[in-house]
Order: sequence, then structure tokens, then C-alpha cells
Amino acid sequence: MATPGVICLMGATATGKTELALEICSRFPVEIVSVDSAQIYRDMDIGTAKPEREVLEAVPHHLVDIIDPAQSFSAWDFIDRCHRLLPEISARGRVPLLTGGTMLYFHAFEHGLNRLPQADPELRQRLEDEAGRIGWPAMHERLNRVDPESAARIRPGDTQRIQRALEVYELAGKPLSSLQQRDTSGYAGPLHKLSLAANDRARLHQRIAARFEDMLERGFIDEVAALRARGDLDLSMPSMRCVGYRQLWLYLAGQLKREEMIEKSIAATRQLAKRQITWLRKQPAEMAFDCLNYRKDDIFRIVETAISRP
RNA sequence: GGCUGGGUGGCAGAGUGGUUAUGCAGCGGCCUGCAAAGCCGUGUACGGCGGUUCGAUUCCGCCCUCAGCCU
Repeated sequence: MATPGVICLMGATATGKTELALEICSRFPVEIVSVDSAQIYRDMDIGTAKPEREVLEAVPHHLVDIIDPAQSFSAWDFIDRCHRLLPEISARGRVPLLTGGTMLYFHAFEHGLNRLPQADPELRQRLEDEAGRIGWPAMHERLNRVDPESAARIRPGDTQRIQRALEVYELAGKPLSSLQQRDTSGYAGPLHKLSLAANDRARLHQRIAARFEDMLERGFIDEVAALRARGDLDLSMPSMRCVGYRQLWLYLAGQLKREEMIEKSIAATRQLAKRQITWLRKQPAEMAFDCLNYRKDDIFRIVETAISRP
């Protein structure tokens, strides 16, 4: 039996993906698979613009609220979960609707990832400590000795990737660059890719600002205050580095004034959107619709075709 | 009306008689287990008009304007 097809609905933040996905869901036998590196976290609802709880319960959603904010999640984890999840959805006679804005996850899903060693927190800490002693330029130089190819590709200032490349080298005993040379295999079934494009940047910026103000009114600050009150979270964790959470954390810690917090949060969201748009430009969908001006019927027609022709 | 201190790129904020700080935002891009992350690239702006000068954002004059003070 052939691998069933999936529909991808991609788009930058604040383009209205969620709302559209829900409408598709109400008309077609699809189940939503969230492709969102922030909505995976429990207790992070307002700031990640999750659908209302009742909606999450009423409409089939996957990969939302699956881990605790103290944990981390990777692109590998994402496709690993997908590989288990998608057959289940198909078995129910439904079509997966991958919806979200985490473009690396979409990319990894479509094109696959090389088999590389998993992240190792202890080793990362050790590398971090060493970098603290000798400096990241020296770490980059060290990478250059064991894996010149990666060192040439990774910027000396890109500490995150220098760390990862050294981690892979230590864990695998081989350079990252050599492991990346093998072919990867992505999702085997057909992908029907749709995207919501933000053709009017100024309008998108307005929407982003308005949405953030709305989040504050709906209790975003209390949400972050509760997370801080747990005592086991900190700003080094991916969850607390999410757009908005980081800025509110600093605000609650007294390191940002309210006005600064608002301005920086909105700016961070704009920057996120910009990076997402860059991905989208590089990886275009077959059909792109202007998020502010499209006919739902056009989308529905495409969805219908995709479903009838798996 | 007078006095004083200012007017620098979207914003903040240095500085200099010639060699175009810087930060933030914006824009463009990169992206293989943190990705709502991380990183890279990108702007000669000096209130207006004259003058001095080989050369003025920097010096002088006038004007406009802002803030504070005085009458």
C-alpha cells in the first residue's frame, strides 16, 4: 500500500493559519498536526496563540501540549512523532493536515535528516564550560582541526552550531560534514503544499502588534508569571526563549520596563515572521495565497482534490 | 522680548576642519537533533541660508525650531 498523502499548510506567524485549518477541518476528513515548535509546550497557551481549549478538544489536534516547558524538542523528535502519528491518522480514514510555521520541521519532514547523534546535555554543558574558558573563537579553531569542512561553513560567531558540530564529532567520532554527505529520505507519500503569504508586510506588522496587545489583555503576563513561579525554568531553555516569553520573563524580573517589553516582543515577532518568510521564498508551496485576500473556496477545492487523490 | 543649552540616518546616542562611531528597529539572507533558536549582510545622517577655508556636520553670522530660565 502506498504511503498516504498529506496536506501542508504553511505560513508566517499571524497570517491566520490556525483559523483556516479549523475551517478545513470542519469540512473535510482531516486531522490537524501542528508544526509549531512553541505550541508543543504545555502551559504556554496565550503567548503561543494556541486555539482555545474547547477547540483543541473538539477538533482533532496533534503535537500540541505534548511536552513540559522544562524539556526540549528537536526537529528529529518532530519527524519521529510524525512517522508514528500519520499512519494512525490514515488508518482512521483521515488525511493529515500539517499546519504551522516552524519551517525547519516542514523541511525536515519533507527532505529528511541524516542520522546523527542525539543532543547530549552533559556534553553540551562541558563544551559550554570550555568555551567559557578559552572562548568561542578557540572552539571554532578546534572544530577547524577536526572538521575543516564544517568549520568553513559555520561562522565563527555561530556558537550554537560550533557547539553542535563539536558535539557530533565527539559522539560519533566522525566529522559532522562526513555524516551529512549521505542522502536523506524524506516523507515517502505525496505532499500537497499550500501557503499563506504575507504580501503586505505593513499590514502583517499591524496584525502582529494588535495580536500581542490582545495577548496581554488576555492574561499573558499571568501565564509567564506562573511559569516563573515554578522555579525550575530559566531563560536558557528553548521554551523560555520563545517570542514574548523571553521578553515577559525579563519584564517580570525587572530588567525591562513595560514599554520596552511590549516593543521588544512585537519586534521579535516581526523578526520571526521575516525568517519564516525567507524560508517560504526558498521553499515555495505549489499554491500560495495572500493571507489577507484569498477565497476560501479556492483552498477548499485544492483540499478536496488532495483528499480524493491520495 | 531677553538669557542659556540643544537641533545628527526611522529611533536612541557619540564625535570630528578632510579619514563616512555605535546600538535598536527595518530590509535581505543563512539554516541537518535548541529553530518562536542561532548567525551573517545592509544606510556618508548631520535644521535652513550665507560666510571663512583648498575643504565644513564640525568655525562665524543670520534665520527657523525645541527645552529650561528670566522679564
